[in-house]
Amino acid sequence: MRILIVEDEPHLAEALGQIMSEQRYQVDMVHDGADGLDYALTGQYDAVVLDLMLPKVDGLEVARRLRAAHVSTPILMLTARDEVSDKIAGLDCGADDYMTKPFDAGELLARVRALTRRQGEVIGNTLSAGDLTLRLDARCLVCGDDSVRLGFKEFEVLRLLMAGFRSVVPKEDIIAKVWGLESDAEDNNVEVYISFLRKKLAFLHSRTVIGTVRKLGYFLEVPEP
Amino acid sequence: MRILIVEDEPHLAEALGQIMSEQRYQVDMVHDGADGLDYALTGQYDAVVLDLMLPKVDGLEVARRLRAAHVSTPILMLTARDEVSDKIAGLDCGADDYMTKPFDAGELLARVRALTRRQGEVIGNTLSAGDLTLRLDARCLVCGDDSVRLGFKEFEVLRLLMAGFRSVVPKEDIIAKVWGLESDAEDNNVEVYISFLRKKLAFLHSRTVIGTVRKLGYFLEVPEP
DNA sequence: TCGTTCTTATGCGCATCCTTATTGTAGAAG
DNA sequence: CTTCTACAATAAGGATGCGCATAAGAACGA
Repeated sequence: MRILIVEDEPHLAEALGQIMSEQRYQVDMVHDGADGLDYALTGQYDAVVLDLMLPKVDGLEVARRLRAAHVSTPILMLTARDEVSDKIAGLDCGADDYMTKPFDAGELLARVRALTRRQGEVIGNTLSAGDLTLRLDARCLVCGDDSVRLGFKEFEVLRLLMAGFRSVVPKEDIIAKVWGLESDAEDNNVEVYISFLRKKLAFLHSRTVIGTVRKLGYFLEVPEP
Repeated sequence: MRILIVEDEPHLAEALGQIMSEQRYQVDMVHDGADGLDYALTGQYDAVVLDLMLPKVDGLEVARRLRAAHVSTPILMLTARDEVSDKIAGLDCGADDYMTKPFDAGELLARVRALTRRQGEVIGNTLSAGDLTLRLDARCLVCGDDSVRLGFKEFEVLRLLMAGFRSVVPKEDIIAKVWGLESDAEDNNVEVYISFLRKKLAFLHSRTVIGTVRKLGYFLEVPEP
C-alpha cells in the first residue's frame, strides 16, 4: 500500500512518515505543493496525506488540480485551523477526509484505512470481501475451512481486487501498483496471475469469482445462483 | 470450544447460533447486555460474539467492564453501523475484532477462528505453545519427556515465536528485538538460528514446526496430520 | 586453555516469478 | 453464417533470488 505524504513542517513530516512506515505502508514524502502535485499525478498512490498550508502551491490547489486531472486517489487533508469553512473548502476541492492538528496517530491510521478501504473491509490485519478473507500478515487466503498461501505478486494483485470489491480494476492500475510505475511488464503478466488466482479460488471452493471486462480489467464478484 | 453469543435481535441470534453450532462450537446465547456481562465474567468462554446495540447495557460497556475485570476472553463486536468512530470506540473498549452487519457466515467463522487461535501462554516462568514448554529461568525447552538447553539467541528467537504462536513474526522484528534496534545483523543470522531451532524441535520429536513466509518471516504451527 | 555460543561465509535447492508458446473465445467484417 | 482478427486464458519452460544447511572462524566465559 503506497502513501504520499505532503507536509512542509519537518517535525510533523518525520512523525507522519514513521507512523505510516510502522504499519508497513510504503511511504513517499515531499515537502511542498508543487512536488506533491507532481508525485500524486502519477496516480500510483493508494492515498495522499496533504497539508493545507504548503509552500509554492497550497493544499486546496493541489487537491483541485488532481481532481481536474481525473486522479481519484483518496486525499486526507491536514490543517492547524479548525474551522468549518476550511473543511467545506477542502471537501469541495476534492479532499475525501479532513483532520485538524494535533491529531492522534491511531485516528490518522483509522482514517487512512477508511480511505483506502473502498469496499473490501480491512480490520486488524485481515481484508475481507465476499466469502474471502485475506490474512495480510501471513499472505494467506482463507475461505471457510480451507486456506492457501499466496506468492508475493499473487497477493498484491488479489489485494487490489478485494480492496475494490465489485468495481473494475484496470489492468494498467494493477501493473502500476504491483509491478511499479516504471515497469515494462506486459499485460499478459497480469493475465497469468489472474489465472493463478482463479485456480486458487476454485481450490478453496469460494463462491467469489474474478470477472473480466475486455479491454479494461478485472473485478471480484459473487454471482447469484 | 465454548462461544457466548450476546444478541438481542431474535432472527440474527438464531442464525448466529446455528452457524456456530454447525461447526461444533458449544454455544451459549443471551439477549441483553446485563446477562452477557454475567455470563462472560465467568471467563469460561473461548470467545464472545457481542452486538454493539443491546438492551440494559450496551456492547461497548460490556467490553469495557469485562476488561476492567481482567477477563481477557476475545471479543468479536457486531454492529449495523459502518463508521470509523464506532470501530475505534469498539477496539478501544477492548474488542479484538469488529464486523459490520450484514456479514458472511464464512467470514464470521474465519474471524472467530482467528480469535480463538491461542497465543503462547505464560504461567509462572514458563511459556507454553503447542506441545512445547519453554522454561524461562533455565533457558531450557521441554517437549514431552525430552528437553534441551538453548543458547541465549536461540532462546530469544524461540520466545518471540512462541509468544505469537501461529502468527507470523517478521524477520526484521526478530532482528530488532533479539539483536537490538541499532543492529546491522544480517537476515542470514536469523536463518541460522531458525535452522538451529528446527533441528532441536526435530530432536525433541515435537509436532510443532517453524513455518516460513517468504520475504516476511516465520511462525510456529502444529500441522494437521 | 578449553568448550560453548555467536557470527560469517558459501553452495545448493526450490518456490516464486517471468517469458514464451499454444489454445480458446469474443466481436467485427465480409 | 462464416471467416478473420484481436484479445484472453492456460500451460510449460527457464531464470532468479531467497532461504536452508553446513561448516569454519571469532568471541566469550569458565
